[in-house]
This record gives sequence, C-alpha cells and structure tokens, in this order.
Amino acid sequence: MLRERGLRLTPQRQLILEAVHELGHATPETVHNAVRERVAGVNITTVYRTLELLEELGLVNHTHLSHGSPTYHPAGEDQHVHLVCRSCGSIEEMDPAVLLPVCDRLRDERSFRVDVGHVSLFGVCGKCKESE
Amino acid sequence: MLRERGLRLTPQRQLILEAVHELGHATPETVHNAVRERVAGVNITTVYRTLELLEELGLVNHTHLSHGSPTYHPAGEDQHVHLVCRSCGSIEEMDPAVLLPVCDRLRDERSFRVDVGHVSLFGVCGKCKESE
DNA sequence: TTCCCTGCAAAGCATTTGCACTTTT
DNA sequence: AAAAGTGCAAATGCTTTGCAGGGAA
Repeated sequence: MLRERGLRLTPQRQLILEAVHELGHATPETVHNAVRERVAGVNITTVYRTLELLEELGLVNHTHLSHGSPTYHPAGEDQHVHLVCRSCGSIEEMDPAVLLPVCDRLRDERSFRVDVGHVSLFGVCGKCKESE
Repeated sequence: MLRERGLRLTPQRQLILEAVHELGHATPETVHNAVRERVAGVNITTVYRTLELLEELGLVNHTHLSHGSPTYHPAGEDQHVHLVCRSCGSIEEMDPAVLLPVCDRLRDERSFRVDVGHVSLFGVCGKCKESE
C-alpha cells in the first residue's frame, strides 16, 4: 500500500498505525505516548506527519471531538458515529446505519454527501443525565 | 440578564453580541474583525472573554466546524444543523428536524440526549462533487 | 546517487493569563 | 471605596515548517 506510491514502511509508521488500532480513539498526543512506551525517541512531529499520511492512504480517519485535538481511528471495517458527552467527556460508538435515512435525504435534496465515518454527535450521556 | 448577576452591559459586549447575530456563523476572529469595522480598539482578548460569557448566559452557542476555531452563533430561535464541506469549506444550514428520528432512537435505546443545535455533518457539497 | 524519512529546533497560530488602569455602582 | 471590565503584553499549547543527517532503492 505504501510501496505502490514509492513510500516506505518504517518502524515509526508501523508503530503509529498499531497505536491507532489499539487505542481506538487517539489524539496525536495519545499516540505519541503509546508509541513511546514501546520505543524511545519517536518524535511528536513524526506522529503528526504520519497520521496525516495514514489518512491520505485511507488507513485512518479523524474526527473533531469537542475542543481542540483531532481524534484518529482506524478506517474501514468498523466505521462508527461518535456520541460525545459534553459533561463527562465519554465517547460511545454507534452504528452509522442509524444515520442512513438522513444521509440519503441530504444527498437527494441538497446534493450533500455526508461522510458518515466522520460524524460526532454532542450531548449528554445517560449517566450524566441521572446525576444532574 | 447581565444585571441580575451584577454584570455590566458594556459597549464591547453589545457590539460583540450584535456581531454574532449579524454574522450568523462567527469565529472569534471574525467577530473581532466585524467589531473593529465599527469601533477601533476592541481587543481580541475581550472578544474571547465575552463570547465565553455570552455562552454561559445562554445567548450564544458554539460548535466545532472542522479544524480549529470554534464557531459561535446566536442561541435559541434559529437552531440548525451545519453541513460542512471539507473541500471548499462552505457551511450550509439545515433544519434539525431531519435528525429527530435519530435523536429519538438514541434517547430510547442508549439514553443519550443529542444536543441538536450543536451538530455538524462533514462531507462534500454538490458543487465540489461536480468538479471532482 | 537520488529520494524518502526522521529528528530537532524554530516558527506559527489560536487562546489564555497576569496585571495595571479605567469605569461603573 | 469596591467590584467589574478592558487592554496590553507575555505565556501557553498545539501544530507546522525548514533544514540537515541517515537510510533504503
């Protein structure tokens, strides 16, 4: 996959991709920490560059959960919508199929193609609702 | 509204709130520019502080559209979902009613209350799709 | 040799904080 | 006088860029 484009499979890239898979939801910083637990000396710059590359290659996707840092997750198979609790910060996942009717409608009526693997819905989760 | 909390209605606050209403979708920077067209010398720091305050008071809300800057919009009346084109960056608005079935389902099945006025869907708009 | 990658340091932005000064009550 | 608000400059935090060295094709 990398080879086809004349790119190289380096230890760093491998580790970073693995980290994204392990973490499920990973910010650049999270990835950096995870990688450093295994090998010393991997630079945060490389993490940023690699995540960008992996996204170009379609191996990971990213979403913006709340404020600041983008969150990366493995692409493909397990696409999901994120439910982000703005009270406790927890992230649940959801089958994107639930959104299909909406997406179809947007495509037909507004010619807008929703990137379903990239959706985050903000709100309050059950636990936090109780304790309010 | 401000008075009740011992707070003051200053020209800056007034101008900033007006700017948010005029702009519809406003980043701190956009607000700053808009305000400066009218009066010189309003500091960006004040814009940040005021937007935060206005949000606490429930007069504005903010969403995260794509990368970086939060986008503020007037609270209440015209709640809407944002359709963000990741190709050209355009922002369309949509009636949140389209999402109601999904929200109801999430509430019933996962006890998650979606904040409908805070939703952004990313994807590609009609124009960009054509020119791809 | 050429091209790709990485690390390091520096630069860039957006946002926040500390502090002194001004304004309102 | 006390409390609140503002501006300015500095600090912070995250991300990007430029560049030199190292390694694979």
